[in-house]
Amino acid sequence: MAFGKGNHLHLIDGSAFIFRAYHALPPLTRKSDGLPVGAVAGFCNLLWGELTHARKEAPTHIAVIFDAGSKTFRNEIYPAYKANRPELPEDLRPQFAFTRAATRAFNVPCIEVEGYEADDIIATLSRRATEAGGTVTIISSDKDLMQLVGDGVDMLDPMKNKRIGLDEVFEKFGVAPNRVVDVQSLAGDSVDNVPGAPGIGLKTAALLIQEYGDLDTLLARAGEIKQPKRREALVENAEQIRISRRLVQLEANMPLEVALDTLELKDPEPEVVMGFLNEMEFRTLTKRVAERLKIEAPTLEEAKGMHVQGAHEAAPVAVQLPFDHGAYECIRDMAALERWIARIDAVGHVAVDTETTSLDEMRAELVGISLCVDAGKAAYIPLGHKQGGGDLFGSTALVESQIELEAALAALKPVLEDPSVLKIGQNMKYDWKIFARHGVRISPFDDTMLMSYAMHAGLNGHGMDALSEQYLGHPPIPIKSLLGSGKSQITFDRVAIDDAVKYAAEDADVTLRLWELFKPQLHRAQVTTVYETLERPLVPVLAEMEMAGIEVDKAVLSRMSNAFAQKLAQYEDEIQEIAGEKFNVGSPKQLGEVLFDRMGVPGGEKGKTGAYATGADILEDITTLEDSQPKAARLAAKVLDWRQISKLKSTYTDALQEAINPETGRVHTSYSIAGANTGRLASTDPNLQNIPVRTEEGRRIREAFVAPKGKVLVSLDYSQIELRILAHVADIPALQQAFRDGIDIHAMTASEMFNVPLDQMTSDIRRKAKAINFGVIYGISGFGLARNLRIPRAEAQGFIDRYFERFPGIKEYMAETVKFAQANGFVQTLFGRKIHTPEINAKGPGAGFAKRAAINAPIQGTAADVIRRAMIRMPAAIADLPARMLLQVHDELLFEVEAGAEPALIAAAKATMEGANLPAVDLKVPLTVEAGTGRNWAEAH
DNA sequence: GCTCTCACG
DNA sequence: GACGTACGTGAGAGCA
Repeated sequence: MAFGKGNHLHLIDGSAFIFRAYHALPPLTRKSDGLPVGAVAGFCNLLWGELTHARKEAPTHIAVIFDAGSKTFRNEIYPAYKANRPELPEDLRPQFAFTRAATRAFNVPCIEVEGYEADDIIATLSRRATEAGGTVTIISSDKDLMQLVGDGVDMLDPMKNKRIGLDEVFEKFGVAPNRVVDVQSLAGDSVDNVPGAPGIGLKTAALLIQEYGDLDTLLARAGEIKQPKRREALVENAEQIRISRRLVQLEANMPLEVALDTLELKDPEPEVVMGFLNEMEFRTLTKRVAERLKIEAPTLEEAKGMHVQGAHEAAPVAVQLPFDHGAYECIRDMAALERWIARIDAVGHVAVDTETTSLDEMRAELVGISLCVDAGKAAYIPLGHKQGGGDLFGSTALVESQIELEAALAALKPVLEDPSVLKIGQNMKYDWKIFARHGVRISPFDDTMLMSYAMHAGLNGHGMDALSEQYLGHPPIPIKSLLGSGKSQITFDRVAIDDAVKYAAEDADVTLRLWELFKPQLHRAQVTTVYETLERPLVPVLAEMEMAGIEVDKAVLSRMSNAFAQKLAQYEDEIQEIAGEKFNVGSPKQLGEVLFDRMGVPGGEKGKTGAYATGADILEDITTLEDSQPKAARLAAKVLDWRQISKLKSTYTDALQEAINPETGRVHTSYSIAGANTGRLASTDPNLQNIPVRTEEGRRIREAFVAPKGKVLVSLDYSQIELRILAHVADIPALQQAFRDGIDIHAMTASEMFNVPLDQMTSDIRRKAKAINFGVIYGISGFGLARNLRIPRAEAQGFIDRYFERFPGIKEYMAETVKFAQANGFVQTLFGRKIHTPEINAKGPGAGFAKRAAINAPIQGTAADVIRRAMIRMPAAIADLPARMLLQVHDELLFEVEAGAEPALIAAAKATMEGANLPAVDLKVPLTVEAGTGRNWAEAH
């Protein structure tokens, strides 16, 4: 059938896929011979994703388009075109041929034409397809293709899974797609070496085209332009601009002997695609494709016809079985449970997962346990399922034929605590706590979430659904499908047991399969030590801290809430009085309209949603307008006060009261180990790492965090740990010496930079130096420092230049770190933790973010590693003391200790913290810890 | 569910 | 000279 109406053609920009794959992945090589295959692997994954992605408009036709070589007809027009492209990485070039082979192996047509760019082919095919009455989606984010959008053609950014239509093109270029070429011709392109008009950027080009309609008109009337610079740029470079147009205009009429109907979407031939994937030795993808095609994956050995070396290799390589929910067992009696326990003992490992009534482990009730020993064979033990249905009062009757909870736990306890049986979990801290509340302490264990985190921090999330989808190609049953959502949501104990079996057993099955996949990868990624010393041992430590919780005095919070409520009401009256109208003070949108539209404050800036920005810094600027805008200045000041109190009330004094556990009378946070990419912990439900401290009023909230009677709180915090680490990694002798001498580091920096002797230091100079010291840790920029210090940008840049002059090692460190990230796709802490930086080689503003993050990550991450090591050693260090560790706030540990024992605790904990880097890493600066004690957190800190 | 704002290190 | 800018988090409120 001929291509025509109703047909939808996907054109994949193959070259972009290759580069994206190359930069996003670590440099993988084929195991048998070391051939670099990282980009091929990534390419195959992306292509497979495109072929299987469940999108609304599935294509009927598809092709992957490549560049044939570097020379095209454009080089004859302009020899310098694309001449400043960096050399291809050595390990990428040999992979090109394989990406073509991969495309064909997936049974997708693969098109390239000598002398033309992939973009021209895409333009030509798009034109033919739309002329034939069909529609086209171009899978690419390349701005050079945006000129093709419209009239049945759109684009899809595969990275962000975002459609690029008329609106997005307009957003990018400021003109409609049919004028994009005009804008590009004027603005030029430094990446492709398109000259354009000197001094004209995208913004100006868009303005000019908007005003004159199109490029020819603009060039003809260039003499009328008012701004002399622009006028000259256009008049004097008219020819260069016309050449630029020929470079950026895609050739939609090139000779191309491809009939559209030959691009029809076809299933891959199983033998062909399996043969290719096996040859490449892509195990995971082989399994995923096999599962999808409903065939058995051949083993690596069979496919390669390799010599079988021994009995172990002769066994099939973990053939990915399809997920079969019907095959899961429901364990209803002790005899069945005993059979499972015997099997676990024999194998030596088991994946375990618990089902409960709540995500809050301290309130959750155990409903069931799932187990998996072999992939595909999993079981669920229902223990606490209750009768569902129409009982208005919530029936508490247990469903029949469930093993009694205590009996099941008693039977499982020996296995779960058996040192020779490895328990495998996904986010084991959760299950660990559930079991601990029933007197079972799981040990030893592995955690697939933490394995993923150790290997891939910065690349993807580490939740089970994401991991299963990504690595097993299998989306697990969504919990929502069992529990519903919103008001009608039920708890797991009301789920029908038949449904629960499928869901719960699948979780254990997925976890086991992930573990089988990750275990060997951990070693290859060289993060086994990180996983075994920084991630896994933290689980029981954090679990104990979370279960301990911290006592919070509800009465104190309640009193504060009431006082705040009164203040807020008063502020609201005053604010509306000044404004002369009633409005919602808590609505930034309404506030912006009041200030900038009705009161006429100049300089309001609207964000992308069209609302005025009204952040604290902007309101503070308005408060200084006492002369020109006295009313607005008063209003802004009041709103700032209102905001502060409102924040304290809603986020802290109100929410914390709710967070007090009625059974323990304490607040139990939850730490996510794999939340922050740098290795930091994150505290949630509630977040106890952002309790106010910077303002006097806020700090009083800490008075509600108290020690029980007869005990006191002790806070120990690392002094300037990130700056010390910077001094070490960037190797700055002057800073190292200052830390060894124990002098004020910010004052010392100021003295060096501004040539002021230490004894004549002013607080203002010191403040500036402090801002610069922190700025360096964050990947400083003149703009950022200027904004932070509220000084002119040139002055800020001057400070930075002087800083780099005095401490040249810092600049070198920053450059080297960025270079390392660009070459490797990740950066590392002193303890070997890897933080991936997939955006580091992107073009556009994303790269700027990625660079600063890359500079910061080793510093922040090393500090995080240090305190993790201290925490892991802490239970042993204070085992003999009547004390326990309660909270961690990045560089601070908070303890509860019996009154009188605080000197002993401080001595032990301080020594543990100050020596936490040893023996793994010897620092050229000392780590020092400061201690405080008190009845509440405000006093102790 | 997204955006804005703001609390912490 | 264009671009957009400090790093890392979590939570509550408004709004569509």
